[in-house]
Amino acid sequence: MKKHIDEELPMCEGHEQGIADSELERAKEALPGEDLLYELSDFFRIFADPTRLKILFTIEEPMCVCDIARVLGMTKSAVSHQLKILRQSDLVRYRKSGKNVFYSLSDEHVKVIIEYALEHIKE
Amino acid sequence: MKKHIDEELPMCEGHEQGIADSELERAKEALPGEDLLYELSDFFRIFADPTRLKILFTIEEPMCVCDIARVLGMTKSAVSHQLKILRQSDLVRYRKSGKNVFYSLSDEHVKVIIEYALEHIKE
DNA sequence: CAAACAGTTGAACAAGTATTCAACTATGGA
DNA sequence: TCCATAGTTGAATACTTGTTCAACTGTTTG
Repeated sequence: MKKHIDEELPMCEGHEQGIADSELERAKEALPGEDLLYELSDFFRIFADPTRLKILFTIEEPMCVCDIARVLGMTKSAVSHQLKILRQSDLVRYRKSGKNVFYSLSDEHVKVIIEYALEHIKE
Repeated sequence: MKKHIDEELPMCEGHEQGIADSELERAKEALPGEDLLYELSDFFRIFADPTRLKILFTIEEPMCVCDIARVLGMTKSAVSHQLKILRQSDLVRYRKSGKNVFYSLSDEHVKVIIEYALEHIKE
C-alpha cells in the first residue's frame, strides 16, 4: 500500500510563504508516534470492508461459520478468511462445539464504534 | 477489491447442523442494507491510512498544503492527492488565500471518532 | 473404517490504492 | 511581462487485499 522510502526529503525548503520553522517543528512533534498511527489505521482498516461489517452485525447472536456463510450468501472459505482477520484483531471470540465453531463479538466496544460511525453517516 | 458475482448461491444447503431456516431468515433481514454497509465501510476506509490520519491530526490548526507537506515530510503532490479524498468525504474544509490553500477539519465529529479509536487501542 | 460435514489454509487472481513523476493552472513579485 | 512558488491532476507503478479454488484437518454418524 505504501512505498516506504526513508531517504529523500521533500521540496518546499525555501518556504517564503507558510508558517515559521518553529511552529512547523512544534506541529511535527504534536503528531502521534509512527507506531501508534499505524495501529490506528490498521484498526480502522478492519472495519473498511462490507463483508467484515456484515459478519460483525451477524454475530451479535453467536453463530457458527456455516450459518454466517448462509446468512451472508457467501462461501465458508471466504467467511473463514475474514474471521481470521477479525480473530487476529481480537474483535471476535470463538468457541468450539463438536463440528462447529461459534463466533461472537469480543466486547461491546466494537458495536459502539460502528454505531457511532453510522450516526455520522446518517447525519 | 471485490469480485461481485450476483449469481450462484453458496453451499451448506443441507444444514443438518446449525440454526433453523426461520432464524436464518431473521438474521438476514436484521442486517443493515447493502448501500448503508458500503457507505459505512467507505467511511472507515478513509481513516485506514496513516497519511490521511497524519493530515487530520496536523490540520487541527488550519494549514496550507505546502506546510502540511513539510510537517509530514512528503511531497505536495502526495498530500494533495490525499486531501482530495478527504475533501470528497467532506471531512475537511478549505479556504483559498492568495497562492495558498488552507485546510482544516470540517467538524469535531472527526476528532471524536479518532479519539475513541485511540482509546480502544490503548485499552 | 468410511462417508459426510464443519472449518481452515495457501496459492492464484483480480481489483483497489498510495506514491511518484511530469505537466499543468494560477497567483504574486520583480 | 517573466519567473518562482502553491497547488492540482492523470498516468504509471508497486503494493495490498478479498474471493475463489483445491486440498487439508478434525469430528460425528452409520
